[in-house]
Amino acid sequence: MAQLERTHLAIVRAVDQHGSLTAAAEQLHLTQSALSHAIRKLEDQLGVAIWTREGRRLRPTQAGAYLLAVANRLLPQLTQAEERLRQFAQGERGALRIGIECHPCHQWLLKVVSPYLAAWPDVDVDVRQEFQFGGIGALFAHEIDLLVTPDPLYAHGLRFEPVFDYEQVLVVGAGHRLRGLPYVQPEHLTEETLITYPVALDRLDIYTHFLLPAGIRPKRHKPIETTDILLQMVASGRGVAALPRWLVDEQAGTLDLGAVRLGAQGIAKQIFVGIREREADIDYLHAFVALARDHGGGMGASVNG
Amino acid sequence: MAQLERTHLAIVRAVDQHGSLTAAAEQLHLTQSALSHAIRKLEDQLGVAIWTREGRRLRPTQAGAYLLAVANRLLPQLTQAEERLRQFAQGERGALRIGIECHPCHQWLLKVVSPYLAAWPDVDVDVRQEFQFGGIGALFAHEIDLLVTPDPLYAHGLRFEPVFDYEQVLVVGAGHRLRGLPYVQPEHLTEETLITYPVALDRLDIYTHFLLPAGIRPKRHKPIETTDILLQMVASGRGVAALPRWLVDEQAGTLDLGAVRLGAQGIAKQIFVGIREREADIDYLHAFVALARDHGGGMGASVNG
DNA sequence: ATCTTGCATGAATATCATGCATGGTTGGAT
DNA sequence: ATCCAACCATGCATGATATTCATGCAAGAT
Repeated sequence: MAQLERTHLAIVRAVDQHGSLTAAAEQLHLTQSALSHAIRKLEDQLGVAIWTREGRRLRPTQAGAYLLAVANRLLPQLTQAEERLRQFAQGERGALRIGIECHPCHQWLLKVVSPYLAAWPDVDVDVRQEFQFGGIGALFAHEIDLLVTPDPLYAHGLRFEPVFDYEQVLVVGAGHRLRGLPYVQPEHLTEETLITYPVALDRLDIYTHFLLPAGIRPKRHKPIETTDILLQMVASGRGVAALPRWLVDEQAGTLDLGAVRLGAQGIAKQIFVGIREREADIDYLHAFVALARDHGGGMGASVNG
Repeated sequence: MAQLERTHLAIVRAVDQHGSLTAAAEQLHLTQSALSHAIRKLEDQLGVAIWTREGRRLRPTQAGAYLLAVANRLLPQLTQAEERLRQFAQGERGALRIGIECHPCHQWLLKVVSPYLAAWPDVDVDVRQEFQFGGIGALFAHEIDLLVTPDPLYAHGLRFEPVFDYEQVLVVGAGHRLRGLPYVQPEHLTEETLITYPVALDRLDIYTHFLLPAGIRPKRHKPIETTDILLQMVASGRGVAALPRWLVDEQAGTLDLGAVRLGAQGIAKQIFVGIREREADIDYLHAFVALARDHGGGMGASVNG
């Protein structure tokens, strides 16, 4: 039962580099005798000579030359593997699979990921949106490592943290009749076309928190996939939409849009990031949460502020 | 001082394959405890968890998944390396670098190499013809492993063996005036065109053993590279040449050639193969010499026979 | 010749991996 | 609910084995 061990590869390479067992031994912090014994044993087990002893010189046999080639090929891979593992250890390296469950989350995420990528170049960031058993399920099933969601669920083993407060407002175009009002009532929308992302109604805050409680429906409801187009349509007066206020503010220079509070109290929203509790102290995960919190603080707007 | 050893790779892979430490231990002919200790130590040294212990299940961490990938990549290479080394050991595998120093050697070699390749598929055969310090030097310098030569040199550490006897004869074309003579004298060639390989005169037997001792030179001397063309020219009466008799015999069906003995005694030649003495019992080398000997015996022609 | 350098080897030793015994936890079966 | 079986972790003992030490031998170098 021959076993080609890492030591053997190291010895062969060191001897090749330094020309002698003695010199090689020094590099490996061993004695010449140790190397001699080690190779001797390997030779016995494999039944093949690694070197021919010519006087006091070691000449590699064909087998030895082959073994050297193997060593030069494999040893770097082993050391690199160790290096990477150590990076995993310190949380310098890893794969951060982020799951998002809402469209505003996506918009916000874009702003956070960019500085994160710069700060953690060895972390592979991956963003996913579709989950068979929902975001929480994906977190439990290790499909993702971090969940961005407006609906935290304080389950055992998970840890959620709010990272971003914002107000969901009604967005209207230039010269819209509702623009400039202190706030709108549900009734104001009975004659409007409401543009939303194409998701179930119960996942749209304007329905769950505003329209449905009042038993009101807009005149028309139009789903649009992308935020850009959605904003364009609102700006051109084709309809109104419910979006985070900061998203509207960002477009101030580009599009002529107005933001109107939804109801007297407004709709206050929070985005949370959730992670598995046991992974809370992984550096690159922790760093993301911290970065997210900082970023959120700067943009967040209190409804009552 | 972390050391990623072969065992660790084996353990990680076995656990992945069998799902549990216990099952993996069985495959590796070790106890569950041994694996647990081994991985534990690696984890401590690297500072990274390979698996997370969830209940009685081991779930690979990202580091563990990476390590598994490394194991799946490297372990086969290690076992294959062992396999190859064992082949070297039994002499099943190797590189046989053959050196040749003479044109007849080359012709003869072609006949031997072909069956050899079939018998030793794992041996790389390489034929070389140019040597800075001559064939013997190349053998000493390990440039080649086997030398085919008509001029053996019984130096210390080398072993030569005759493998092929032949007679060097004068080859003449159809209807040539010398054809049918029992033998030719040097004087017969004073009016002939002598065709030879393009090498120094002192490496041509017809000069060293026949013409020069008699102080005779042919009318013309024409060098030709390849045996095929050379024979064509002789057959068409453009000149005469000195070649092994068996080479002429081989062409009997194709070309109309005649062979005439050079001098009353003829020129007897021998081809030898030489190897380094210490490598005499390497299977694939030994086999070549044996095969060469058998092949030579069948074709050899005694000058006096 | 003599000295130096380098490898091999046998015996002594130190190290380290392995096994044993055991306890804790979990998930499933009764 | 309870028990059982499966599985992993761990402290300790021990045996295997890698390493060293001391030495001899051979071959270049001076």
